[in-house]
Amino acid sequence: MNYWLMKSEPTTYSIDDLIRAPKSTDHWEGVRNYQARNFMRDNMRLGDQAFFYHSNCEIPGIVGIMDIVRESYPDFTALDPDSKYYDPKSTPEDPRWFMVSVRCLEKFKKIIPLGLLKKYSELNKMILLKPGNRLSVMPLTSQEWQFILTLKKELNG
DNA sequence: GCCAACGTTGGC
DNA sequence: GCCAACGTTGGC
Repeated sequence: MNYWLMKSEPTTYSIDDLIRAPKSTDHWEGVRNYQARNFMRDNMRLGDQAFFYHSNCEIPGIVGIMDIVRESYPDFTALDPDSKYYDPKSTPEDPRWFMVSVRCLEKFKKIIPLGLLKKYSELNKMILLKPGNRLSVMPLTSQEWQFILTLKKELNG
């Protein structure tokens, strides 16, 4: 199994939005970065787990856990001229952008703030913590994943 | 293919 | 709101 971290701005789409969706399941739309796309398209597999990360907000951090319930398929918002994610260079015959479907497995009682993640040398190789990093979909090692789960237990009891 | 200008991300 | 770090665009 692979482990991931996926960012979303809560004002755009929060973990509560995902929980409100039918079966707490939704498509992950709007990724418009090639590296992030390639991770989703080429490496994300059914059953992989991912942290839901809230970015660009008052307290950025990890807010819950998802799993991948559908592997990559074309991001239809890229084909919709009315979507803010519209990309005229993407066509049905040759889709440029891809999405996966995710399901919320757990929402943490307390967020794991970015500022806390930064305090542990065990995590200092995480892409998330690299200076200047802006990647919105990134892999985690199983060690990083497990370490963050123990942090979560300490925080949430 | 180079690179300056511009747009975006996202922490603070 | 500021700004650093990137990614993309487009002229040449």
